[in-house]
Amino acid sequence: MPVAGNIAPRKRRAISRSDIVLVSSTMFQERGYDRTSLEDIARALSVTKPSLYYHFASKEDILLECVRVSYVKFRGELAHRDNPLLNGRMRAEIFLRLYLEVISQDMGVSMVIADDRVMSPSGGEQYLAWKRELNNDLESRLKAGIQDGSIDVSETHLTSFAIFGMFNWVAQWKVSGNSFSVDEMFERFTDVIFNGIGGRR
Amino acid sequence: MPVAGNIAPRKRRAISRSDIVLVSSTMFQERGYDRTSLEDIARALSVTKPSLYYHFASKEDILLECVRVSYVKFRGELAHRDNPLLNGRMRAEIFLRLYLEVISQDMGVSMVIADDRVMSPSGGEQYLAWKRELNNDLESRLKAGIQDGSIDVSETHLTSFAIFGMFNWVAQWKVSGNSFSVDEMFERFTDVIFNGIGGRR
DNA sequence: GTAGTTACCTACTAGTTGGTAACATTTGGA
DNA sequence: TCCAAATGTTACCAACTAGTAGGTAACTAC
Repeated sequence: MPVAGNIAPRKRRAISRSDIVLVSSTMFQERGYDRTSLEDIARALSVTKPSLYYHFASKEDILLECVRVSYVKFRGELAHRDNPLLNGRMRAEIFLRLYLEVISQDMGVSMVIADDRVMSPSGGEQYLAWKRELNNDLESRLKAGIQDGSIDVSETHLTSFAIFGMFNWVAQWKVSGNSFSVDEMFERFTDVIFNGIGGRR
Repeated sequence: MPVAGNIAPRKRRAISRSDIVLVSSTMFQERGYDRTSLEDIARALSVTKPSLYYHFASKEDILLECVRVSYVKFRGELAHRDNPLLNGRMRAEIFLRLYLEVISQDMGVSMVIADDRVMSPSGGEQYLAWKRELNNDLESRLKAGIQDGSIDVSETHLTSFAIFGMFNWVAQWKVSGNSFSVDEMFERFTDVIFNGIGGRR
Protein backbone atom coordinates (compact mmCIF):
# COMPACT_ATOMS: atom_id res chain seq x y z
CA MET A 1 0.00 0.00 0.00
CA PRO A 2 2.11 2.92 -1.23
CA VAL A 3 1.64 6.08 0.75
CA ALA A 4 2.74 9.62 -0.05
CA GLY A 5 6.44 10.33 -0.19
CA ASN A 6 7.75 7.88 -2.74
CA ILE A 7 11.32 8.63 -3.60
CA ALA A 8 11.24 7.54 -7.21
CA PRO A 9 8.48 9.36 -9.06
CA ARG A 10 6.25 6.86 -10.78
CA LYS A 11 5.56 7.14 -14.44
CA ARG A 12 1.97 6.75 -13.60
CA ARG A 13 0.84 9.47 -11.25
CA ALA A 14 -1.44 7.89 -8.72
CA ILE A 15 -3.74 10.03 -6.60
CA SER A 16 -3.93 9.26 -2.93
CA ARG A 17 -6.75 9.45 -0.44
CA SER A 18 -5.18 12.54 1.05
CA ASP A 19 -5.13 14.22 -2.36
CA ILE A 20 -8.84 13.65 -2.62
CA VAL A 21 -9.48 14.83 0.91
CA LEU A 22 -7.50 17.99 0.36
CA VAL A 23 -9.22 18.98 -2.86
CA SER A 24 -12.65 17.93 -1.63
CA SER A 25 -12.54 19.88 1.58
CA THR A 26 -11.50 22.98 -0.31
CA MET A 27 -14.35 22.60 -2.75
CA PHE A 28 -16.87 21.72 -0.05
CA GLN A 29 -15.91 24.91 1.69
CA GLU A 30 -16.06 27.06 -1.41
CA ARG A 31 -19.23 25.73 -2.97
CA GLY A 32 -20.93 23.68 -0.28
CA TYR A 33 -21.15 19.92 0.01
CA ASP A 34 -24.40 19.55 -1.91
CA ARG A 35 -23.28 21.75 -4.75
CA THR A 36 -19.99 19.97 -5.20
CA SER A 37 -20.42 16.95 -7.41
CA LEU A 38 -18.04 14.04 -7.49
CA GLU A 39 -17.32 14.96 -11.08
CA ASP A 40 -16.20 18.39 -9.95
CA ILE A 41 -13.81 16.81 -7.52
CA ALA A 42 -12.58 14.30 -10.05
CA ARG A 43 -12.02 17.00 -12.64
CA ALA A 44 -10.02 19.08 -10.20
CA LEU A 45 -7.79 16.05 -9.66
CA SER A 46 -7.61 15.26 -13.39
CA VAL A 47 -9.13 11.86 -12.93
CA THR A 48 -12.57 10.45 -13.51
CA LYS A 49 -15.34 9.85 -11.06
CA PRO A 50 -14.95 6.08 -10.77
CA SER A 51 -11.38 6.66 -9.65
CA LEU A 52 -12.75 8.33 -6.57
CA TYR A 53 -14.81 5.23 -5.91
CA TYR A 54 -11.67 3.22 -5.97
CA HIS A 55 -10.43 5.15 -2.96
CA PHE A 56 -13.70 5.90 -1.19
CA ALA A 57 -16.95 4.04 -0.82
CA SER A 58 -19.19 7.06 -1.18
CA LYS A 59 -19.36 10.82 -1.25
CA GLU A 60 -20.24 10.80 2.42
CA ASP A 61 -17.10 8.79 3.09
CA ILE A 62 -15.02 11.56 1.60
CA LEU A 63 -16.70 14.15 3.77
CA LEU A 64 -16.27 12.06 6.89
CA GLU A 65 -12.61 11.55 6.11
CA CYS A 66 -12.16 15.31 5.72
CA VAL A 67 -13.63 15.77 9.16
CA ARG A 68 -11.72 12.88 10.69
CA VAL A 69 -8.36 14.06 9.45
CA SER A 70 -8.93 17.54 10.82
CA TYR A 71 -10.27 16.21 14.07
CA VAL A 72 -7.28 13.93 14.59
CA LYS A 73 -4.94 16.75 13.71
CA PHE A 74 -6.67 19.01 16.19
CA ARG A 75 -6.55 16.43 18.96
CA GLY A 76 -2.90 15.68 18.37
CA GLU A 77 -1.77 19.26 18.30
CA LEU A 78 -3.91 20.10 21.30
CA ALA A 79 -2.31 17.35 23.36
CA HIS A 80 1.01 18.84 22.35
CA ARG A 81 0.20 22.41 23.34
CA ASP A 82 -1.81 21.62 26.42
CA ASN A 83 -0.47 21.98 29.91
CA PRO A 84 -2.47 20.63 32.84
CA LEU A 85 -0.63 22.92 35.22
CA LEU A 86 -2.17 26.03 33.68
CA ASN A 87 -5.43 27.43 34.93
CA GLY A 88 -8.76 26.81 33.23
CA ARG A 89 -8.89 30.09 31.43
CA MET A 90 -5.50 29.64 29.83
CA ARG A 91 -6.31 26.09 28.85
CA ALA A 92 -9.55 27.32 27.30
CA GLU A 93 -7.55 29.91 25.39
CA ILE A 94 -5.16 27.27 24.11
CA PHE A 95 -8.11 25.22 22.96
CA LEU A 96 -9.77 28.14 21.21
CA ARG A 97 -6.60 29.39 19.59
CA LEU A 98 -5.94 26.02 18.02
CA TYR A 99 -9.58 25.55 17.10
CA LEU A 100 -9.56 28.85 15.24
CA GLU A 101 -6.35 27.93 13.45
CA VAL A 102 -7.74 24.60 12.31
CA ILE A 103 -11.11 25.79 11.09
CA SER A 104 -9.44 28.67 9.29
CA GLN A 105 -7.70 26.21 7.04
CA ASP A 106 -9.45 24.83 4.01
CA MET A 107 -9.35 21.35 5.34
CA GLY A 108 -10.33 22.11 8.89
CA VAL A 109 -13.38 24.00 7.87
CA SER A 110 -15.08 20.72 7.00
CA MET A 111 -15.37 20.08 10.74
CA VAL A 112 -17.77 23.00 10.85
CA ILE A 113 -19.62 22.91 7.56
CA ALA A 114 -20.43 19.20 7.66
CA ASP A 115 -24.08 18.48 8.25
CA ASP A 116 -25.24 15.28 9.84
CA ARG A 117 -28.56 15.61 8.05
CA VAL A 118 -26.98 14.62 4.73
CA MET A 119 -25.27 11.64 6.27
CA SER A 120 -26.23 8.05 6.87
CA PRO A 121 -27.29 7.28 10.45
CA SER A 122 -23.92 5.80 11.33
CA GLY A 123 -21.96 8.59 9.66
CA GLY A 124 -24.10 11.23 11.28
CA GLU A 125 -23.62 9.61 14.65
CA GLN A 126 -19.88 9.57 14.19
CA TYR A 127 -19.85 13.23 13.25
CA LEU A 128 -22.04 14.24 16.16
CA ALA A 129 -19.79 12.24 18.50
CA TRP A 130 -16.78 14.29 17.42
CA LYS A 131 -18.67 17.51 17.90
CA ARG A 132 -19.82 16.39 21.31
CA GLU A 133 -16.23 15.59 22.28
CA LEU A 134 -15.12 19.09 21.37
CA ASN A 135 -17.99 20.61 23.29
CA ASN A 136 -17.24 18.53 26.33
CA ASP A 137 -13.57 19.40 26.20
CA LEU A 138 -14.18 23.12 26.10
CA GLU A 139 -16.81 22.84 28.78
CA SER A 140 -14.50 20.99 31.12
CA ARG A 141 -11.89 23.69 30.66
CA LEU A 142 -14.46 26.30 31.58
CA LYS A 143 -15.43 24.29 34.66
CA ALA A 144 -11.81 23.96 35.69
CA GLY A 145 -11.51 27.72 35.33
CA ILE A 146 -14.48 28.24 37.59
CA GLN A 147 -12.85 26.00 40.18
CA ASP A 148 -9.52 27.78 40.13
CA GLY A 149 -11.10 31.24 39.88
CA SER A 150 -9.75 32.15 36.46
CA ILE A 151 -13.23 32.06 34.98
CA ASP A 152 -16.43 33.49 36.38
CA VAL A 153 -19.63 32.30 34.80
CA SER A 154 -22.75 30.73 36.21
CA GLU A 155 -23.31 28.11 33.57
CA THR A 156 -21.05 26.28 31.11
CA HIS A 157 -23.23 24.42 28.63
CA LEU A 158 -24.92 27.30 26.85
CA THR A 159 -21.78 29.35 27.31
CA SER A 160 -19.79 26.74 25.45
CA PHE A 161 -22.35 26.77 22.65
CA ALA A 162 -22.16 30.53 22.49
CA ILE A 163 -18.39 30.45 22.16
CA PHE A 164 -18.44 27.75 19.51
CA GLY A 165 -21.04 29.68 17.57
CA MET A 166 -18.86 32.74 17.52
CA PHE A 167 -15.87 30.79 16.24
CA ASN A 168 -17.70 28.49 13.88
CA TRP A 169 -19.31 31.36 12.10
CA VAL A 170 -16.01 32.45 10.63
CA ALA A 171 -16.43 29.57 8.20
CA GLN A 172 -19.46 31.41 6.89
CA TRP A 173 -17.82 34.69 6.06
CA LYS A 174 -14.56 33.32 4.77
CA VAL A 175 -16.56 32.65 1.69
CA SER A 176 -18.07 36.11 1.47
CA GLY A 177 -14.69 37.70 1.02
CA ASN A 178 -14.24 38.93 4.54
CA SER A 179 -10.79 37.99 5.58
CA PHE A 180 -9.24 38.65 8.93
CA SER A 181 -6.07 37.12 10.25
CA VAL A 182 -6.23 34.37 12.82
CA ASP A 183 -4.36 36.65 15.18
CA GLU A 184 -6.77 39.54 15.06
CA MET A 185 -9.80 37.26 15.23
CA PHE A 186 -8.44 35.42 18.25
CA GLU A 187 -7.50 38.66 19.95
CA ARG A 188 -10.92 40.18 19.40
CA PHE A 189 -12.95 37.07 20.19
CA THR A 190 -11.19 36.29 23.42
CA ASP A 191 -11.38 39.92 24.45
CA VAL A 192 -15.14 39.82 24.03
CA ILE A 193 -15.51 36.46 25.71
CA PHE A 194 -13.32 37.02 28.74
CA ASN A 195 -13.53 40.77 29.30
CA GLY A 196 -16.92 41.54 27.83
CA ILE A 197 -17.74 44.78 26.09
CA GLY A 198 -19.81 46.39 28.82
CA GLY A 199 -18.78 49.87 29.92
CA ARG A 200 -19.56 51.66 33.14
CA ARG A 201 -23.09 51.09 34.31
CA MET B 1 -54.26 40.40 -5.61
CA PRO B 2 -55.79 38.66 -2.59
CA VAL B 3 -53.58 38.60 0.45
CA ALA B 4 -53.84 36.46 3.59
CA GLY B 5 -56.81 36.94 5.82
CA ASN B 6 -59.82 36.41 3.57
CA ILE B 7 -62.98 36.38 5.62
CA ALA B 8 -65.05 34.08 3.46
CA PRO B 9 -63.26 30.79 2.84
CA ARG B 10 -63.16 30.01 -0.85
CA LYS B 11 -64.48 26.75 -2.16
CA ARG B 12 -61.36 26.37 -4.15
CA ARG B 13 -58.60 26.73 -1.70
CA ALA B 14 -56.10 28.97 -3.38
CA ILE B 15 -52.63 29.05 -1.96
CA SER B 16 -51.09 32.42 -1.42
CA ARG B 17 -47.53 33.61 -1.66
CA SER B 18 -47.36 33.76 2.10
CA ASP B 19 -48.51 30.13 2.36
CA ILE B 20 -45.63 29.14 0.14
CA VAL B 21 -43.18 31.29 2.04
CA LEU B 22 -44.26 29.83 5.35
CA VAL B 23 -43.98 26.22 4.32
CA SER B 24 -40.79 26.77 2.34
CA SER B 25 -38.90 28.50 5.10
CA THR B 26 -39.80 25.72 7.50
CA MET B 27 -38.59 23.09 5.09
CA PHE B 28 -35.47 25.04 4.16
CA GLN B 29 -34.60 25.19 7.81
CA GLU B 30 -35.30 21.53 8.49
CA ARG B 31 -33.67 20.00 5.44
CA GLY B 32 -31.59 22.74 3.91
CA TYR B 33 -32.29 24.74 0.77
CA ASP B 34 -30.53 22.41 -1.62
CA ARG B 35 -32.15 19.31 -0.25
CA THR B 36 -35.63 20.75 -0.41
CA SER B 37 -37.11 20.27 -3.85
CA LEU B 38 -39.96 22.29 -5.25
CA GLU B 39 -41.95 19.10 -5.38
CA ASP B 40 -41.45 18.67 -1.66
CA ILE B 41 -42.81 22.15 -1.08
CA ALA B 42 -45.68 21.64 -3.47
CA ARG B 43 -46.61 18.34 -1.87
CA ALA B 44 -46.62 19.91 1.58
CA LEU B 45 -49.09 22.45 0.24
CA SER B 46 -51.17 19.82 -1.56
CA VAL B 47 -50.61 21.39 -4.92
CA THR B 48 -48.36 20.60 -7.84
CA LYS B 49 -45.04 22.08 -8.70
CA PRO B 50 -46.16 24.32 -11.58
CA SER B 51 -48.59 26.02 -9.20
CA LEU B 52 -45.61 27.39 -7.37
CA TYR B 53 -44.41 28.87 -10.62
CA TYR B 54 -47.63 30.77 -10.89
CA HIS B 55 -46.73 32.61 -7.71
CA PHE B 56 -42.96 32.72 -7.97
CA ALA B 57 -40.56 32.98 -10.83
CA SER B 58 -38.00 30.59 -9.43
CA LYS B 59 -36.86 28.66 -6.40
CA GLU B 60 -34.46 31.44 -5.58
CA ASP B 61 -37.36 33.86 -5.64
CA ILE B 62 -39.05 31.89 -2.91
CA LEU B 63 -35.94 31.93 -0.77
CA LEU B 64 -35.45 35.64 -1.28
CA GLU B 65 -39.06 36.28 -0.35
CA CYS B 66 -38.58 34.26 2.86
CA VAL B 67 -35.67 36.45 3.74
CA ARG B 68 -37.38 39.66 2.70
CA VAL B 69 -40.47 39.00 4.76
CA SER B 70 -38.42 38.28 7.86
CA TYR B 71 -36.20 41.24 7.25
CA VAL B 72 -39.12 43.62 6.86
CA LYS B 73 -40.76 42.17 9.95
CA PHE B 74 -37.54 42.64 11.89
CA ARG B 75 -37.12 46.22 10.74
CA GLY B 76 -40.70 47.11 11.54
CA GLU B 77 -40.70 45.62 14.99
CA LEU B 78 -37.30 47.10 15.74
CA ALA B 79 -38.50 50.59 14.86
CA HIS B 80 -41.35 49.95 17.24
CA ARG B 81 -39.24 48.82 20.17
CA ASP B 82 -36.37 51.17 19.63
CA ASN B 83 -35.86 54.27 21.72
CA PRO B 84 -33.22 56.79 20.68
CA LEU B 85 -33.08 58.15 24.20
CA LEU B 86 -31.59 54.95 25.57
CA ASN B 87 -27.86 54.40 25.69
CA GLY B 88 -25.97 52.38 23.10
CA ARG B 89 -25.77 49.25 25.15
CA MET B 90 -29.49 49.09 25.79
CA ARG B 91 -30.22 49.77 22.15
CA ALA B 92 -27.84 46.99 21.20
CA GLU B 93 -29.66 44.69 23.60
CA ILE B 94 -33.00 45.60 22.06
CA PHE B 95 -31.57 44.81 18.65
CA LEU B 96 -30.14 41.48 19.75
CA ARG B 97 -33.21 40.42 21.67
CA LEU B 98 -35.42 40.93 18.63
CA TYR B 99 -32.86 39.39 16.31
CA LEU B 100 -32.81 36.25 18.44
CA GLU B 101 -36.58 36.11 18.51
CA VAL B 102 -36.84 36.41 14.75
CA ILE B 103 -34.20 33.87 13.82
CA SER B 104 -35.62 31.45 16.36
CA GLN B 105 -38.79 31.27 14.33
CA ASP B 106 -39.05 28.95 11.39
CA MET B 107 -39.50 31.76 9.00
CA GLY B 108 -36.87 34.07 10.40
CA VAL B 109 -34.21 31.44 10.25
CA SER B 110 -34.07 31.84 6.49
CA MET B 111 -32.31 35.15 7.08
CA VAL B 112 -29.43 33.16 8.46
CA ILE B 113 -29.36 29.96 6.46
CA ALA B 114 -29.66 31.61 3.06
CA ASP B 115 -26.48 31.41 1.05
CA ASP B 116 -25.66 33.95 -1.61
CA ARG B 117 -23.56 31.36 -3.39
CA VAL B 118 -26.66 29.56 -4.63
CA MET B 119 -28.23 32.76 -5.84
CA SER B 120 -28.10 34.71 -9.05
CA PRO B 121 -25.80 37.74 -8.96
CA SER B 122 -28.66 40.16 -8.41
CA GLY B 123 -30.32 37.99 -5.77
CA GLY B 124 -27.07 37.44 -3.97
CA GLU B 125 -26.39 41.13 -4.01
CA GLN B 126 -29.79 41.85 -2.52
CA TYR B 127 -29.25 39.30 0.23
CA LEU B 128 -25.80 40.61 1.07
CA ALA B 129 -27.20 44.13 1.17
CA TRP B 130 -29.68 43.09 3.86
CA LYS B 131 -26.98 41.40 5.86
CA ARG B 132 -24.80 44.46 5.55
CA GLU B 133 -27.64 46.64 6.80
CA LEU B 134 -28.03 44.51 9.90
CA ASN B 135 -24.31 44.55 10.53
CA ASN B 136 -24.15 48.30 10.16
CA ASP B 137 -27.09 48.79 12.45
CA LEU B 138 -25.59 46.74 15.27
CA GLU B 139 -22.23 48.35 14.75
CA SER B 140 -23.67 51.84 15.00
CA ARG B 141 -25.34 50.88 18.28
CA LEU B 142 -22.01 49.67 19.59
CA LYS B 143 -20.37 52.90 18.52
CA ALA B 144 -23.08 54.94 20.21
CA GLY B 145 -22.44 52.91 23.33
CA ILE B 146 -18.76 53.69 23.20
CA GLN B 147 -19.62 57.38 22.92
CA ASP B 148 -21.96 57.39 25.89
CA GLY B 149 -19.76 55.08 27.96
CA SER B 150 -22.21 52.19 28.18
CA ILE B 151 -19.93 50.03 26.04
CA ASP B 152 -16.20 49.59 26.27
CA VAL B 153 -14.51 47.97 23.33
CA SER B 154 -11.65 49.04 21.10
CA GLU B 155 -13.11 47.96 17.79
CA THR B 156 -16.64 47.43 16.48
CA HIS B 157 -16.41 45.68 13.12
CA LEU B 158 -14.98 42.34 14.16
CA THR B 159 -16.88 42.60 17.42
CA SER B 160 -20.12 42.87 15.52
CA PHE B 161 -19.18 39.82 13.46
CA ALA B 162 -18.38 37.92 16.63
CA ILE B 163 -21.75 38.73 18.13
CA PHE B 164 -23.66 37.84 14.98
CA GLY B 165 -21.77 34.57 14.77
CA MET B 166 -22.80 33.66 18.28
CA PHE B 167 -26.45 34.37 17.57
CA ASN B 168 -26.58 33.01 14.04
CA TRP B 169 -25.23 29.69 15.13
CA VAL B 170 -28.40 28.88 17.01
CA ALA B 171 -29.92 28.14 13.61
CA GLN B 172 -27.42 25.33 13.35
CA TRP B 173 -28.29 23.49 16.54
CA LYS B 174 -32.02 23.99 16.39
CA VAL B 175 -31.88 21.20 13.93
CA SER B 176 -29.71 18.94 16.06
CA GLY B 177 -32.37 18.75 18.73
CA ASN B 178 -30.81 21.18 21.14
CA SER B 179 -33.54 23.46 22.26
CA PHE B 180 -33.17 26.35 24.61
CA SER B 181 -35.71 29.07 25.19
CA VAL B 182 -35.17 32.49 23.70
CA ASP B 183 -35.08 33.87 27.22
CA GLU B 184 -32.27 31.70 28.49
CA MET B 185 -30.25 32.09 25.31
CA PHE B 186 -30.57 35.86 25.40
CA GLU B 187 -29.71 35.97 29.08
CA ARG B 188 -26.61 33.83 28.63
CA PHE B 189 -25.41 35.41 25.41
CA THR B 190 -25.68 38.96 26.63
CA ASP B 191 -24.04 38.02 29.89
CA VAL B 192 -21.05 36.67 28.00
CA ILE B 193 -20.93 39.59 25.60
CA PHE B 194 -21.28 42.42 28.05
CA ASN B 195 -19.81 41.03 31.25
CA GLY B 196 -17.36 38.48 29.88
CA ILE B 197 -16.54 35.26 31.62
CA GLY B 198 -13.10 36.16 32.96
CA GLY B 199 -12.52 35.66 36.67
CA ARG B 200 -9.94 37.25 38.91
CA ARG B 201 -6.57 37.56 37.23
C1' DG C 1 8.44 -13.53 -19.02
C1' DT C 2 4.18 -14.15 -16.38
C1' DA C 3 0.64 -13.71 -12.68
C1' DG C 4 -1.46 -10.80 -9.63
C1' DT C 5 -2.50 -6.39 -8.01
C1' DT C 6 -3.12 -1.46 -8.28
C1' DA C 7 -5.27 2.32 -10.15
C1' DC C 8 -7.55 4.01 -13.45
C1' DC C 9 -10.94 4.52 -17.70
C1' DT C 10 -15.23 4.29 -20.88
C1' DA C 11 -19.85 3.67 -20.85
C1' DC C 12 -23.77 3.17 -18.48
C1' DT C 13 -28.05 3.03 -15.07
C1' DA C 14 -31.60 4.88 -12.54
C1' DG C 15 -33.26 8.57 -10.38
C1' DT C 16 -33.88 13.57 -9.27
C1' DT C 17 -34.19 18.36 -10.28
C1' DG C 18 -35.59 23.10 -11.79
C1' DG C 19 -38.28 24.68 -15.12
C1' DT C 20 -41.82 24.93 -19.22
C1' DA C 21 -45.82 24.41 -22.48
C1' DA C 22 -50.32 23.57 -23.14
C1' DC C 23 -54.52 22.84 -21.33
C1' DA C 24 -58.41 22.73 -17.63
C1' DT C 25 -61.21 24.69 -14.15
C1' DT C 26 -63.02 27.85 -10.80
C1' DT C 27 -64.43 32.39 -9.65
C1' DG C 28 -66.02 37.25 -9.48
C1' DG C 29 -68.06 40.73 -12.01
C1' DA C 30 -70.91 42.71 -15.85
C1' DT D 1 -75.67 33.71 -17.89
C1' DC D 2 -71.46 34.37 -19.88
C1' DC D 3 -66.69 35.99 -20.08
C1' DA D 4 -62.06 36.89 -18.77
C1' DA D 5 -58.85 36.65 -15.44
C1' DA D 6 -56.99 33.87 -11.82
C1' DT D 7 -55.22 29.60 -10.46
C1' DG D 8 -54.67 25.21 -11.11
C1' DT D 9 -53.21 20.53 -13.62
C1' DT D 10 -50.97 16.92 -16.68
C1' DA D 11 -47.19 15.80 -19.19
C1' DC D 12 -43.02 16.74 -20.40
C1' DC D 13 -37.70 18.15 -21.07
C1' DA D 14 -32.87 18.77 -20.57
C1' DA D 15 -29.44 18.69 -17.30
C1' DC D 16 -27.37 16.72 -13.65
C1' DT D 17 -26.31 13.26 -9.94
C1' DA D 18 -24.48 9.28 -7.15
C1' DG D 19 -23.15 5.13 -8.04
C1' DT D 20 -21.92 0.63 -10.98
C1' DA D 21 -20.18 -2.78 -14.51
C1' DG D 22 -16.67 -4.27 -16.89
C1' DG D 23 -12.39 -3.58 -19.21
C1' DT D 24 -7.35 -2.21 -19.40
C1' DA D 25 -2.70 -0.34 -18.79
C1' DA D 26 1.07 -0.17 -15.66
C1' DC D 27 3.67 -1.70 -11.96
C1' DT D 28 5.51 -5.55 -8.65
C1' DA D 29 6.96 -9.96 -7.22
C1' DC D 30 8.60 -14.09 -8.64
